[in-house]
Amino acid sequence: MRESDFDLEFFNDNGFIRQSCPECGRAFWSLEEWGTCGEPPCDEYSFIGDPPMDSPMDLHQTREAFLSFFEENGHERIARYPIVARWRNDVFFTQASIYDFQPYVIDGTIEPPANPLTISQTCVRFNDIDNVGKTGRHFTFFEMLAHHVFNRKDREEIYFKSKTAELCHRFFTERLGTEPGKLRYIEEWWEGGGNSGPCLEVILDGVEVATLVFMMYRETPEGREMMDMQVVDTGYGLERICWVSQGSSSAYEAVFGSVVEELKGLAGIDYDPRVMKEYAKVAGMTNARTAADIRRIREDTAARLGMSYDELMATVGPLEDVYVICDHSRALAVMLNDAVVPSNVQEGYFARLLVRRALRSMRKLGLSLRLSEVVAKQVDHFAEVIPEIGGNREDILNLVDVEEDRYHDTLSRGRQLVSRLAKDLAPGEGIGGEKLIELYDSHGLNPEIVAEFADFPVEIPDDFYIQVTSRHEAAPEGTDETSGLPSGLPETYPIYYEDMKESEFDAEVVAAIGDDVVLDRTAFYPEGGGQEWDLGSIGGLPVKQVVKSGRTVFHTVPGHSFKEGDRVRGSIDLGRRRQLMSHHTAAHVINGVCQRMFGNHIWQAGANKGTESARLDITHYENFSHEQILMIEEESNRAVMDDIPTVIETISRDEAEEKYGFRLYQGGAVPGKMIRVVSVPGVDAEACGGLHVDRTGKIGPIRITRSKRIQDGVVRIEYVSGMAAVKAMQEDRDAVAAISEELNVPRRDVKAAVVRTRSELRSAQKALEALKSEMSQNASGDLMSKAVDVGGIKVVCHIAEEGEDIDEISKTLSSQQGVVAVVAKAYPKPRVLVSRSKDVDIDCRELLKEIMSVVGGGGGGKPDFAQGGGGDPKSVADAMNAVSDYVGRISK
RNA sequence: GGGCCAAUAGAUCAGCUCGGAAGAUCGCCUGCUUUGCAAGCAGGAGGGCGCGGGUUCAAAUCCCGCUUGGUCCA
Repeated sequence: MRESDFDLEFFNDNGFIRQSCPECGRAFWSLEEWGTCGEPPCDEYSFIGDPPMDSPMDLHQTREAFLSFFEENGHERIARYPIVARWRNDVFFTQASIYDFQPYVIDGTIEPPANPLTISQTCVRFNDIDNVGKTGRHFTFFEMLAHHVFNRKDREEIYFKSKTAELCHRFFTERLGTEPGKLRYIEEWWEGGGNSGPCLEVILDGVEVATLVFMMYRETPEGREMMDMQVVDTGYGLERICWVSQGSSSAYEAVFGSVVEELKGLAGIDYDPRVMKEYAKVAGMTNARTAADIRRIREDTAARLGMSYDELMATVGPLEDVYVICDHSRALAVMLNDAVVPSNVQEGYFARLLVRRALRSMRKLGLSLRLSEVVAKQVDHFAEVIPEIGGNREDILNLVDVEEDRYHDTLSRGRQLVSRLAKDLAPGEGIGGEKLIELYDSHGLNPEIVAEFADFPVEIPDDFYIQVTSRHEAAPEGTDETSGLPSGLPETYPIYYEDMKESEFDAEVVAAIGDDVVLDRTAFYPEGGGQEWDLGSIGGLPVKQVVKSGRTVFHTVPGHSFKEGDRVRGSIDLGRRRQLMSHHTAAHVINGVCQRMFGNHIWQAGANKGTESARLDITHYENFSHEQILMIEEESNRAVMDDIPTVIETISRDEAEEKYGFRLYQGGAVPGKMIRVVSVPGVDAEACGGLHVDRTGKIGPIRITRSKRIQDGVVRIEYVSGMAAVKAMQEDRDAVAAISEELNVPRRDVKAAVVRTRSELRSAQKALEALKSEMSQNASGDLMSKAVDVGGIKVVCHIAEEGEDIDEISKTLSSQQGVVAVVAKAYPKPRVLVSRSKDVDIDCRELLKEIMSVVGGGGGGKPDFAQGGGGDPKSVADAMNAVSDYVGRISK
């Protein structure tokens, strides 16, 4: 960072003074002379109760003031991007407006939708979630107001640092009526996502209202390089500005206005706004990171107000819960609208986290509402700025209800778990650290809930959550797999996009690497979009595999001897192609049908289309019932019978997004400026590189073979279509025919016959068991008559034949009086059971040990029953002959 | 994507530390008692211990892999 980075014309020409903060040492610019930089902890909030703007604005007014100001100043207003960053695969959520343009706009691949532009981007961030509700200014969901400029090296500069600062300054002073001298611009350096550049933090009355970033450099291992694109990346906090304009005691009061009031009413909270005002000031000074930080904020606030810590918490605690509920319900409304399905993995987990935290706060307040009722208020509040959210209302609220029910299930499981814990505790004994961490980490029960459920002492360590975090430290990174295919080869012209029914083609070999052949043009569809590659032959040799790397197609032709420049004839297996196309178009149809049937949260999570069968994974909160599967099947086949012509067009990314929205990216991020869009009008439209039939009628019959929940929040639909569906139907028919023939019953009675046969089998097995048991009884009767008397003990020895149940015999013998029974079998492996009546005082283990010392092998057991085995089968008889002697010896 | 916990009768769970003939409670069935109900008494049925390997004479129990569910973290 150099001083010259901030030597802006706008500052110099307008009398700004460069000053240095004695507290933090940072340089800043302002029209007025200030002692310090103005940002906490060097200064504290001074706008509370004394807003530095013309008039208080609500959230919508603030947003509109910003966007219209920048529109009037030559910027085009563009619509927000979804909160789930599906056009990127490196992050889950949109965390800043610049995310919308990474990576393809920033790297110059595609044009920005407008330039310069202004936007209010919905964002979520979870790193400060613990501060939400407590600091007065942290949110999980927020809107970032921004104006962006993308200056390309090869074009005239639109504007950069000086004009950015000027526009910012004019927005606050001209549009909002802020006194010019109040604004301070702190010099800072910004780094993120491999880029960097100078930035200005804009401070007003103690709060950072905007950051103006000038993205200019790329950080590489070799050092810092100038980028080809110089980007104005600004971020104005919508909630912050709204708050400052109202001068209310916390940002939550300003942002959530009516919802806060309603919840306060329902929870019966009555409080002194003075408390929250001081609290916000102190909180603003501290960067709360741990429970201890939060505690310090509270202690300082209490001291300032001359109240005790407990008194303060009695006032502030319930309010904090109200704020948490407001924040989380708002974040949920937008996340669920943008098709996040709550689950235990990936982006879904964050939705679950919000639901559970919100419910915990509602529980603390004793609110008897359902969370969906609060979310409904947020949906309604956003209806005027997020056009589609009204239409998704029902879907959103349903997802919240499902998730709330899940949490109640977790709690009731937890309640049982905790009460079972009590069994192992001594009276007065409690649980602490380790056990609490396990309950939280493995069972989702936070210590407060455990304490509530427990009727024994629960000791919660101060650093509880730190201990939990330390359990999750440092998992090794997975290795990136590289394709291993050479790059830099010429593009292959795709004949398959031109004419999908062309099976024969002539081409020239442009490269031959090992078994791989690259042609100048090909009709072979390479693997892509979950669709398997085409098979066929090149120059009469079979093609094993076809893959694409960049824009080059590699054909694996084992044993070929082609050279660069050879003319070859290629031929593809059109039957296979046809089946793959049927499965692929069917996937789009099923996906579209499910979206319409179950709601906007249905999204493709993966797909695979082979020749035998295909599957489509979609986001949904529970597995489908049999009835639902029938419905999906019927609707999908209806779309087939409607024989809708499919439309395939290659259009610019901006136009495609404009026309079809972000639903396009069902298959994930798609690179490039031009996008191939496959649409089945009225059913589905997706960015897709696959091959499709030209009318839905050509898909043929669609059969859903089964559905399966493959992970929380994702359901796999397995299906077949076209000839594969016909084959599957034939197989089913044959299977039923085979069963009906085997059981000799007509088709319609097959099920009843199977049920009957099974139950007959079962009772036959039972009868057999009873019979065996009876035989054992009889056998033991015979054996008793042959018992040898040793010192008053009846000793019974028996070597069982094949088919005799030695366990049963042994048990029967020793259930009589004064008996020691040794029952053995020799083959295939020796096994010896020694048992005795309760009234005999002999240790069976000792007797067994004697026997096994002859047989070899080992054994053990309890005094009244011991068993062993192994050793030499031939010696069993010898050992058994000596049993009486052993008994005589032991019983002495 | 990673960590942790769990899977035993129709349901809820014990048993696993330390390997040795599978248990409790509720529910179910039969009979008795009661005007009837709730209940009480007596008896009974119900289990491939998630799946697959391994160790062992012997595995619900120990080891490895998988499946399913739960949960925390990114």
